[in-house]
Amino acid sequence: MTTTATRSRENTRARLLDAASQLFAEVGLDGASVEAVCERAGFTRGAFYSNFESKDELFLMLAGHVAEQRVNAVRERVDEIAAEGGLAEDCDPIDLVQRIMDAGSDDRVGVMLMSEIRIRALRDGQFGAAYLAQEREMVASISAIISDIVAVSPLELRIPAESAARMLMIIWEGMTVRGAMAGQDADQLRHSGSEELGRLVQLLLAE
Amino acid sequence: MTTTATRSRENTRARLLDAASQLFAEVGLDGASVEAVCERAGFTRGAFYSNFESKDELFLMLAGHVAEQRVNAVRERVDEIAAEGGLAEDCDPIDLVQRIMDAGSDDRVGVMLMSEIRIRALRDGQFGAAYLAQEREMVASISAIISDIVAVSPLELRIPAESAARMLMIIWEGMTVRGAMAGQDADQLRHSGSEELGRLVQLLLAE
DNA sequence: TGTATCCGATACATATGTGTATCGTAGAGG
DNA sequence: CCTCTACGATACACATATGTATCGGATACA
Repeated sequence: MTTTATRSRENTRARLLDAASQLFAEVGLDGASVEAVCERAGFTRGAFYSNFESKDELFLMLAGHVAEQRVNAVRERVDEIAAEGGLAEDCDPIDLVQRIMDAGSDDRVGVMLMSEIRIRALRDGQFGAAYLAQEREMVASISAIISDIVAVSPLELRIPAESAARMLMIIWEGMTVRGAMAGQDADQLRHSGSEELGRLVQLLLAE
Repeated sequence: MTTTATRSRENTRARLLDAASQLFAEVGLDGASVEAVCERAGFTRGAFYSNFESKDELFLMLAGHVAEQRVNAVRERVDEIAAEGGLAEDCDPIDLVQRIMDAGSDDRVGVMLMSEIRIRALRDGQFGAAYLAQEREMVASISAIISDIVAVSPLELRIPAESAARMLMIIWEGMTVRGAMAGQDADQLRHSGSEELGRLVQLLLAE
């Protein structure tokens, strides 16, 4: 298998995965036929079955990629903030939290895709366990940076850091989902998510 | 149309709706065939199409019932608490909040059905608007009782009541969804939901 | 008891989706 | 320049779902 052939193959897979992520977000896993995925990617089903075993296999790969990407994005953002000395005593915790949550790149399609992934995690025990494991990693990262922030700050956490991280994540998720329902675009989603998030941060910290 | 005929017809509809709610929760709207719904209800598709126009129509009815029931349950619980004088100065706000949130009867199937309804609301603008409208009613009810509690209490709300109500609802939802993913039963769901909820209530109130 | 009516069962037509088997062709390698 | 391989297209077999049209029987009522 030559380099260009490989590259072409990888390109095909990437295009199929991308088309699938859009369609799964829009109409769900069941609602998106293999045919429709291929059509959007500019292929026929021959390409699909020569690259994936089934729609389920593709979905699992996609979910894995998305989860990995989200966890990494949060971790990177956390490291980035730590590196650039964002943890100064005078930093704005609300701003920091928003920057971290925003790492997930939650545009409209992203919110819908995550919702589809979550409902699948709800229906399939094994997949659900994997989802929760990934999420625990994310919570751990967020929790760690919260602890760091609080350590150098005159402020104090009023509940355990892990609990705070979970709350922030869930509130962010809930607000972006509702924003997407109301037809908001990416910027509006960020805004409505941030607003409630700011209030929560305010609650979490005590003098 | 005689009384018994009507009763029988209503019974059939109820059984179909009940079977549908289970199946929609377990495998989603798309994953549940009309045939499967009828089989679980003990009918054939003849009964279905003689009672409903299509699967979508049934789903809309079901979602309407569920939404109405939830809003009413919360309202009733709120009234009940108010009537039995639960709003004494020495009441435990954490306990009150838990009793209200618990009104939604969130067992495993209920959590999954609500998730299915939400994802549908996410994909269909009109349905989404209806969902958000119902939710606003619920938030208003919760918000009202929160205000009442705070009014007679020495404690004070640290953020607007409506915002607090929204947060409580979203955290409850997020925790029960994750509990259901982990395979928890109804009692465990209540427990894990309550735990984080208690912490949030604690945050919301200031001396 | 006869009859009309309504509801649920059955049968049918049609559509859509999946997966496999086969084919054609572009490009790598000798 | 020829051949061989691999990838994507095409064609086919099969399964499953929807919706409609028709049928049969139970029940209310005269």
